[in-house]
Amino acid sequence: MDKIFSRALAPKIFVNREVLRPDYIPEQLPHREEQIKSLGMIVSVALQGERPSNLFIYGLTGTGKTAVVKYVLKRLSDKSLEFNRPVKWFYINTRIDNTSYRVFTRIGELSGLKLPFTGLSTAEVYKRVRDFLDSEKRIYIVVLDELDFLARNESDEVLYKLARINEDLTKAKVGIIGITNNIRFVENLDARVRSSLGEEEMVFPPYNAIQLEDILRERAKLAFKENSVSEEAIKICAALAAREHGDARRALDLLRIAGEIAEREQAEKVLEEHVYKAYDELEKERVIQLVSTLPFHSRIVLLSLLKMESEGVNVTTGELYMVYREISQKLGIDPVTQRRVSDIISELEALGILSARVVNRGRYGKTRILKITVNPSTLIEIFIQDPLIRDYVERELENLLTTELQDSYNTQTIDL
DNA sequence: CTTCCACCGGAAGTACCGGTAA
DNA sequence: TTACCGGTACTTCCGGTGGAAG
Repeated sequence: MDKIFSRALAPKIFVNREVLRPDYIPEQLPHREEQIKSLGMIVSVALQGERPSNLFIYGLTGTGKTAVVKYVLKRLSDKSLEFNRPVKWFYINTRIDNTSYRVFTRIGELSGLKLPFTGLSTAEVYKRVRDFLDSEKRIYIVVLDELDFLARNESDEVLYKLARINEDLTKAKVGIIGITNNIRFVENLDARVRSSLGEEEMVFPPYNAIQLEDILRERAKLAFKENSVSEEAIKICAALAAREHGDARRALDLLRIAGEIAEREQAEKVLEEHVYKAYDELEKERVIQLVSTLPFHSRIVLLSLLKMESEGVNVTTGELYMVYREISQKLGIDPVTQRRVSDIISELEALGILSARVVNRGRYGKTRILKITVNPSTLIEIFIQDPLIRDYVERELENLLTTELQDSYNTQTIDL
């Protein structure tokens, strides 16, 4: 124990792992200069006592939307204090505060208003918050992050009320910034809301591998001891994350986990191998998450494919369906139709669990050739947990339960 | 050039479930 | 408490298709 604890007290690699966490806002945001500038221009009018234009921000996960907004608004409010032109901003994540009631209570809470957490109607909460905000001449900026997590009618209600709140205010003014991952989100928004909130728009493009490298290097300086991350490790983190739509959050996760693995192994340095291990770990988590929420028949389809692959053949839809029926019968379940299985295959493909390549074999028809693209041993682990499937797996797939497959599926090295 | 395989994938409809408004 | 709504999982029916074989 003593050894373990003293090791924890004297970490060999990390200085501060917090800077690799997704909610950390760094002092530098590489490759977002442009967005910072235009957001800065939009909100700067607040310093003159004007309401900034309402704004919608789009961009995939890990493109720095939240970071840029927090970064700019933090500096704005600092500046406003300096010049005694009070600007206050509220950050609200609608994944957590996912009803209009909670959004308004949160605004109240953040502005220092005491509210009973229950017993009031939404309208009453709105009224109290509004009056409280209006008690002073001030500019407020409300940031609503992950808007797509609000239910459709909820988002209409919140945004509509917020958009019109200025009509009821005499002293204060409120500007709104809405952030969403989903470009289509705005399409199915109430038309009135859309027009009043979409005064300005910004799009955050994904990062490419080189930009990700810069971001990682910047953070690695703060997170790790000097010279304890190899250049290759960073490059691979960036390349792996760039491969999936340039998600900086993912790149940072990879680097953090790789660091933790390196630390656990008591290595001197974070190396390529640690990144690959981290990748496998994250990938495994993802697969478990995905497969465990899959509908029952989808799992059986996957199980069928697994069985066939273990027998080593090119699997087509038709053959898969045969095996699927066979397994269903053994398990005593009603099979679904081939049409449905065809859709299930497409769904699994979209989730990245398998690949389906359409081939034309002329006289012998047109079909899809199926391949599992995740580690089969992870799948088996999951299937073993399922009481209905478990027996079957133990009986029919015992050859897969051995370790022979385990290592043959490691991440293929990527070409830098 | 035609045929024809083994599917693909669109359209429309049913059954069921969980959540919400009345 | 109940009627209603929207989403998901699934059917049934069927027209469409690229290219090897004839």
